[in-house]
Amino acid sequence: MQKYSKQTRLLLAVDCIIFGFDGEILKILLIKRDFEPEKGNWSLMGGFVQPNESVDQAANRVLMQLTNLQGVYLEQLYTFGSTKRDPLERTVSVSYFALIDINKYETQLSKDYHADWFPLKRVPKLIFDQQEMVEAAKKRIRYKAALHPILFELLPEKFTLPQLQVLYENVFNTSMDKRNFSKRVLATGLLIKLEDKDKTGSKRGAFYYHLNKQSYYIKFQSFINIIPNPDTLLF
Amino acid sequence: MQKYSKQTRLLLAVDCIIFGFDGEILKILLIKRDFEPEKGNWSLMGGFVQPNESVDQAANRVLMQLTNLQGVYLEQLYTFGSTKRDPLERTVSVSYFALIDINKYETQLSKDYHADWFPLKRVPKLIFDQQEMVEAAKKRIRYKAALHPILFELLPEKFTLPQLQVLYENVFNTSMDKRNFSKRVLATGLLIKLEDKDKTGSKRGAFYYHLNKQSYYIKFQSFINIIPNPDTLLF
DNA sequence: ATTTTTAAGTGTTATTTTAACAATTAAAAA
DNA sequence: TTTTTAATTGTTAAAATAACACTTAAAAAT
Repeated sequence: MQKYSKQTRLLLAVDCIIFGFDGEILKILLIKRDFEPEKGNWSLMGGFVQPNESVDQAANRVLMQLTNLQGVYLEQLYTFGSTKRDPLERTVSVSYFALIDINKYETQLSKDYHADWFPLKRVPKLIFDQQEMVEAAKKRIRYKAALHPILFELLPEKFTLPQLQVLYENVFNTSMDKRNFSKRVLATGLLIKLEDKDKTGSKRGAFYYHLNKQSYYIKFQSFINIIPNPDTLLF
Repeated sequence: MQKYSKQTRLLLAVDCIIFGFDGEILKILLIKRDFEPEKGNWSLMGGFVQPNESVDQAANRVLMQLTNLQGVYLEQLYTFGSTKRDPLERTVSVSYFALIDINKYETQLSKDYHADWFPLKRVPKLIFDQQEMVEAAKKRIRYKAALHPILFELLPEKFTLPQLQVLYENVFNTSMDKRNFSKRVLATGLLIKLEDKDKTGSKRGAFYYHLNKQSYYIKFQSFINIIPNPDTLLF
């Protein structure tokens, strides 16, 4: 089925930067590459785009292979297309980033893929130009999270305000005033307070909240101001 | 040079959404496609990625072919990868958007490529999924312009505040108070007032300004608030 | 039983930012 | 000299933001 007969065809890959939050710090999921070149080295989860699937489907497939999770937040990040990025053969890669609830991730899968979670500040050396991909993903997640409520995708169904604040502080590498933070967050109208508490973090316990899915979908595209001074923090 | 021997290779293309501003409205530059399929129909300027060039280089090449302009603002937009987007053969396309000073565009080139400028509100039917690309570009340019001073790329070296305001009003499809607009714009510190005036628009004439390149590069990544209520306007 | 400890939860205020609003002026044309 | 037209400029009320500290719930320690 080659109709544009004089054109050269290339390999096309997808790579996923998979973020998770363990309650303390933001991490990404890496695997040990199981084929040459760079076999045995740390790598993003990726794969080649197949003839019968869209690029988005390829990203979803690859994400699914490693996490076995449905309905994960997955967004196209950037297409990396320099000629020498894969030394073996010219390959263009479309990168995606995913935000998953780390609690839903089954540890068994890590064994199958020799995968592991790495704190963003201690990412090992990665193959090819994947370091650049991770940097782009970090930048994008900040950018997006400054404007849209995507970070909830990293939390379990039920979460507390202190947990949410730690997440924001982590992503923006800053510390925030808890009074102002709670006002901003609650002012979005995205949260519903539950009656039970999380007692693991303190004696008093912190009330659980969950997302108001309705408001979430409606307001997702609106700019949400949870971050103070976003311009000073973003770059 | 096929080393990942079992993988399928695909055609990879780039497509450029080229924006220009004529002082009144925002336009995009389209060409009449000169090969099959869809020969003779309106299309974005595009081309296949060649083996010896990066994807970015391909986009630049294609942009250069049509505009003969150097140093144009060009940014990767999104990669379109559905399986059936090109009916003749599976082709993934990386879209880019460019912002050019329409005055620098030589009309002669339009003849060579049977190209023409179309107001954004009167874009003709486009081939394949290019309508989607244009929509994505419109969305992105708004998003980006709400936060970063990219719209200056559409203006000539010297421009007046009323011209700039018309451009912003056009991009955001709104009208703004000129007192507040000028305050916001001048508060960015990006503009330098010149001594001469543009007399074409009014009897009194409006002072020319030009970009302070230093501040521009420094502040480019900062959030710039020129748009009032960006959240209500963006989507 | 009482006290201590620890993190959760909550309000006020000064400052800054934003948005709404109209009169004056420069310069050509009449 | 007057008229016309668009450019230029400032004030103020309202809203948003950022800075700041005490009270409370509940377990742990005494």
